[in-house]
Amino acid sequence: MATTKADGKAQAKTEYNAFLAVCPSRQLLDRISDKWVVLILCALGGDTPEPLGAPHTPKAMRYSELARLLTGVSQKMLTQTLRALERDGLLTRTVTPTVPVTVTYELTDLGHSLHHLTRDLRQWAQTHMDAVLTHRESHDARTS
Amino acid sequence: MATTKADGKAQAKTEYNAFLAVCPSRQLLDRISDKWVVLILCALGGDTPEPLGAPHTPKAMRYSELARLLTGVSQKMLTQTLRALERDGLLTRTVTPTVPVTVTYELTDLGHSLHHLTRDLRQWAQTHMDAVLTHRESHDARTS
DNA sequence: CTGTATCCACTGCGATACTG
DNA sequence: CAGTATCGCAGTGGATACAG
Repeated sequence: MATTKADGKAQAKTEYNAFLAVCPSRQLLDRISDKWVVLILCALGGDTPEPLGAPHTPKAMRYSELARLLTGVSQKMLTQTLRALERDGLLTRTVTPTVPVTVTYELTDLGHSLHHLTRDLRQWAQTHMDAVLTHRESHDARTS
Repeated sequence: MATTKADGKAQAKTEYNAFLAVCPSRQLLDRISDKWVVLILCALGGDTPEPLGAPHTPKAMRYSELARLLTGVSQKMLTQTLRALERDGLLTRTVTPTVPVTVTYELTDLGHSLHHLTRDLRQWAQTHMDAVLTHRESHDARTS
C-alpha cells in the first residue's frame, strides 16, 4: 500500500488509487464490509428484533451475551472482531474484576454514528429481500 | 450448511437462527458486506469523486470502465460480482452487438435504493477516518 | 467467564491462458 | 472488448485445547 520510491508501472497495482482506492475510506470500507462487524454494531446498538420475550434496547452487552446472540460466530471471530472495533474506537471494552471476571462492550459515539448506517443496511435487506429473491428465481429460470 | 437429518445438537451450527441469522436479511447482508459490491454500486451510482478531469455522474458504465475505475480488482472478481448483482436484480447487463461487442451495466431502481446506503457508508468512512486512525494509534501505543 | 493459542480444512481470489 | 476456465497459493475462519 505504501508508495514505494520506484513506482512506475507497479503503480497500478501497489497503489490502486483510482476511484476510492488509496483514499482512506477504502480501508474503513474493508472493515465495515464485514458480516460480524455489522451484526455486532446492530446488537450493541439495541436493534435486536427478537419478537420473543427479549429485553430489547440494550446498549452494553457482555461477551457471553454477544456470543449467544450472534449464534454461529466462533469465539475466535467474535474476539477478533471486537478487538478490531475497540482498536478503531468504535466500542469500549470494560473489565470488571468481579469473582468470575466480567467484560462488557459498549458503543462509543463514533460507533453509534456507524450503527445508524448498519441499521439502515439491515432494514434495507429485510425490506427488499422479497424483491431480490423473486428476481433471483426468474433469473435462474432464464438461465437454461 | 444444509440441514442434515440428525440435527440434534448440531442445530446450533446448521441453522444459527438467533438474532438476525436465519432471517433473510442475513443473506443479503452477506452480499452487501462485500468490498467490491460497495464500490461497484458507488461507481454505477455516479459517486466517482475524481477531482481531476473526470466526467462525473455517469450512470451506465462499460465493463472496461469499471475495471479501470476499480483498480486492483481482478476480472474474476469483477465479473463474479457483477453477475451476482445482476442475478439479484440490482443492476442490468446490456449487450450491444457492435463490431467489438459492447456491454454496459446500469443500476436498477432496487440498485439505486441500495446505492444510497453504500454512498453513506463511503461518506462515513471518509468523514471519520481521522478519528479512527487517531484512536488506533493511541491504542497501539497503549499496547506495550 | 473470558479469552488465547494451535492445528487444519476450505475456499476466496489472483495470475495466467484461452474463446467468441 | 468481454468474458470463461484452470491452477495454486494464502488467508479466513472453525474446532479444540488450554490459561488467567
